[in-house]
Amino acid sequence: MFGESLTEALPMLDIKYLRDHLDTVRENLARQKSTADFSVFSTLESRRRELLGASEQLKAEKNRVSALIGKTKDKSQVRGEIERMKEVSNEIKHLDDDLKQVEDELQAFLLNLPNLTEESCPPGEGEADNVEVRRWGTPKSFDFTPRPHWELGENLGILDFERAGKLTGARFALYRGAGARLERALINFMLDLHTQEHGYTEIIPPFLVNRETMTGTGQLPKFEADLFHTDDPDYFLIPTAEVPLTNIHRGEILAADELPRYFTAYTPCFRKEAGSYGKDVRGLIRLHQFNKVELVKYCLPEDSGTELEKLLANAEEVLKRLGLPYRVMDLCRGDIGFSAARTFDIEVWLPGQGAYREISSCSNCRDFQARRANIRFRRSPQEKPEFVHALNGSGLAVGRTLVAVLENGQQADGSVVIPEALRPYMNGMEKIEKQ
RNA sequence: GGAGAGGUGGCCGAGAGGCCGAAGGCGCUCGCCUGCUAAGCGAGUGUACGGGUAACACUGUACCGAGGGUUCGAAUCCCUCCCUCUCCGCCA
Repeated sequence: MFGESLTEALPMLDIKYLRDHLDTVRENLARQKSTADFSVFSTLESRRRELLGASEQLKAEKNRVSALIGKTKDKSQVRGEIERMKEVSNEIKHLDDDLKQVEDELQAFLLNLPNLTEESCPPGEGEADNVEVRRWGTPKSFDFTPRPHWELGENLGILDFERAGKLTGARFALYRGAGARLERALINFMLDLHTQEHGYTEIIPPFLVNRETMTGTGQLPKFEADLFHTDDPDYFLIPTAEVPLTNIHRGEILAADELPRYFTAYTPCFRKEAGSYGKDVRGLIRLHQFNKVELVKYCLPEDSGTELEKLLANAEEVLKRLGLPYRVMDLCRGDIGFSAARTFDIEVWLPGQGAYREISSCSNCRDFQARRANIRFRRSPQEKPEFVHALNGSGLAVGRTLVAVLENGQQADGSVVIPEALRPYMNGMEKIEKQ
């Protein structure tokens, strides 16, 4: 229905902007981990313009002469023109073939460039350079050694990694009884909060999406290896609900009064976690399939900064209500993801690990995804369309929240006290005990 | 999965090789008119990329589901794919 082909998709960075501000872009990207070679870009771009100009000139000629031929009743008078146009058509074909090749290369280059990061981002190369902006809550002190959630969960009979491994393989989990109920309670609690108090519209999107959708948010073409894929048809399992939610209005032009739009969705998420061998091999922290409640916004360009703060606050509210201590990290340039211009992570306190661990990532992608997915708006009916700004954040990763509930609520006897906010969703249950 | 019918502008809907970026209607925008948020009248009304301008004007190219082909010339003909609808089968 909105069937734009992949090659027509707009580049992630404005090609004109790139042409005119090559040094700014190069400098910005150099501060991240990008190794893009901009000399190819300049070569390809000037070649493209050359070919395009030549082709369009010939097409103008062809259109003009063909119209003339059409008006001439006696075709014998235009024999020569017809013959000449055969050659012109041929030339056009060759030019267009070359042009197509150049454009494909240019497109591939552009689609593999990450977003520019905001000037206000902390400098740095990786996780160690992220800046803590605030803490909430005080980690509880235990008069016993707090256990990791996998121990608690297995002892309580609510988590079963062994059998999940039998059913599928490593990095899958099976929840049982109160464990399954707790996961479901968390999902409902989060969705109710965001829809009833934070103004989000709940969505249940497809969990399988096509290539265009994956390209729109930036997973493709660069990160195909991280995605689960189906061969027939050519679909991908979503690694986050951000993908379908942000693509909802792909190829559309919205009215300004439709903005901002807030979407939330619970979905399972599927990730190959390639290259993470040996990391977080136990428990629920890093799985091939996990549950997440996602928050996505479209807004006016001038509002995306404050919208990010609000979105972050919406995610933090979940932890506040559950009484789980956390801190907020301002990600440095080198640690920010491919599509984001600015990112704040929320890290929850996990007593079993004695560390803060990521439970949410909230990003402002500005017009990067809107450009790739061609999502625009019009300020008024007579004005030109502009790209929206798109934001996303976890609100929250459900499995990791369950980990935090277990580890923070654990008692000396191995039972777990359920946070009060969750009890209405647990049929009043106050404590999980061995089943 | 089998059989058939279709996909045209924001929407409805004509067009069946050249005069078609595309009739007509609806909607929308601007103006007029009418002493009551109705009706009427007139004009305008897609997107992208390029040239041009102080800015308009103007102008070139492309786009009638997508991709390829035939032709001097394709919304119109041919091929492939996608999607929608109807009937049958199957199923939650």
